[in-house]
Amino acid sequence: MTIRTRFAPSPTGFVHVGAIRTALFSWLLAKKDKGVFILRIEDTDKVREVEGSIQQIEDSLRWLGIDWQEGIDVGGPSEPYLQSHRLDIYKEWANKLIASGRAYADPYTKEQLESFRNQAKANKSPFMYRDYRPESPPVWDGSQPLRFKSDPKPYRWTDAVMGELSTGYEAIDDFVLVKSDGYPTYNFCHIIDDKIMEVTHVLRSQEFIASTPKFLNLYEALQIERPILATLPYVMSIDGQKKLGKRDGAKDILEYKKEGYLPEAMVNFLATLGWNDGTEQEIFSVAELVEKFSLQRVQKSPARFDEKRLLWLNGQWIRRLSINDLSTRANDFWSESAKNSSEQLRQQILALVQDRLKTLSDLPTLTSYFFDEPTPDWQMVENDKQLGKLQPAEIVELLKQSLIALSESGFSAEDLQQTLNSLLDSTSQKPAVLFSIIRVSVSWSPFSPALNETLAVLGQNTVKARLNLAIETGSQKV
RNA sequence: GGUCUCAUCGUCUAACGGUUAGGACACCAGGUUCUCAUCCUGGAAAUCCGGGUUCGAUUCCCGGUGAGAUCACCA
Repeated sequence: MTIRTRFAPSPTGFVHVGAIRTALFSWLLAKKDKGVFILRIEDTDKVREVEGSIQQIEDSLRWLGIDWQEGIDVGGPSEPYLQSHRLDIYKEWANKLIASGRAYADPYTKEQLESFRNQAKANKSPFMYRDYRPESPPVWDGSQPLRFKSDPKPYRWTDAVMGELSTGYEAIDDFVLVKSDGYPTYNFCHIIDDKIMEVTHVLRSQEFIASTPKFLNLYEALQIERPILATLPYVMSIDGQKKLGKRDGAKDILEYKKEGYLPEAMVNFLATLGWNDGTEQEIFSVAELVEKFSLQRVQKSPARFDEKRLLWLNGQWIRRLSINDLSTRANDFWSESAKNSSEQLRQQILALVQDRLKTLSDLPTLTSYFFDEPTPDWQMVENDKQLGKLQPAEIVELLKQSLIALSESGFSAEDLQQTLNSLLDSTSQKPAVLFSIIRVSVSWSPFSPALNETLAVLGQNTVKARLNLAIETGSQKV
């Protein structure tokens, strides 16, 4: 039997990076086995539902290349994949539990429940609903919550990641199966759906360990064989010691797309957050991950979301792109004037700045002077360690000589390097001085790619015009 | 408070019970005709504490400590 996994988010807002990692691991596990990855939407909490979430979930997964073979949108043998459309199924299973005496209507009001809780609190003992289990509950008419009649006992089970886990009977209580609004709870319906959808491996984050005994108890009552359980360690917040959650800085995964991160980098990063293949390899393609992933090598301890590492990986992946590919991906990030320029020019520039990009959104600031005329700022010259020592007159003289030499240059990158080298000879200047002054004069930017290549892409006319402007404004300083 | 989980450089991590405890990010220094970046070289940096078991413990066991999670008509 092949592996079948699922990602089952609730549509309560954007998908954050921690949740996506769970999806990614589930997907990798299924892909490795040429199995099936299911996307199911758990929309049983109508109060918290946020409109547009489902679209956002799909967009997030698609951006990373995580595809689903069954689920919303694509359908499949266990349709529908939206839990709110499966209420009849849950009701059927609920009735089975009632018939077998394992579920009963909760007769208490919320106020009564609250007072039970306070009582327990006053006694400094944990609140257990089962301590207040009604002796002769009313017939369930759907208006009361339906509760599970639990059979508390200690459990010991094997988790594919954490190994042997155990809990005492305190972990099991009479939890709600169906809410008074008619919707089932997660605790109940995920078990039914996983069974019907023949899910073989359930991967979820560590916070579910505490409720696993409840599930085990329910599996028994329903006579459902449980799938393999795998608990993933938390993704911790960037700065703190908390599990990463929306409240403390977990970002929408699509935020990273907007910020110019590559999906390859994000997948690489998330996959190696709590997993490694045991070698010293750091960069993994999706294909390699699919091939190498295994639950046995998933870490038990939580991992912090280190954005610096993500940034480094992004740079690594940007450098691995062909210029054509990079160009396609960069489309949304160019400045307006860059967008109006030719594709050819943009590609030439990309070739120069590829090594300098950490994210695609660095593009506009890194390349502005190629597309827009920069404003001379002599403060830059004065603040420069080398140039600051020179008199304005000397600088203007150097610029004039440079203008003459460059006017006669062939303007290929190679020609320009020769021109610049002979200019070093004729002016008896160090590169630190001569190259700096030319670079600043044509870019008015704190940094740029290699001078000869920058000049070549700018073109002879632009270079001459900018040098002239620099000479003009520089002369006023003399 | 009850229950549960985890513990190697600042961070992510590697190490059949035998290693000078390895790699990567970040940081620092040097190199690559100017800057920024890439790339290369080098540097500093860790086994939470205490007991066992063992010839030998980062590794196995126990106890602390620390951190985190969970105790909903949320998922």
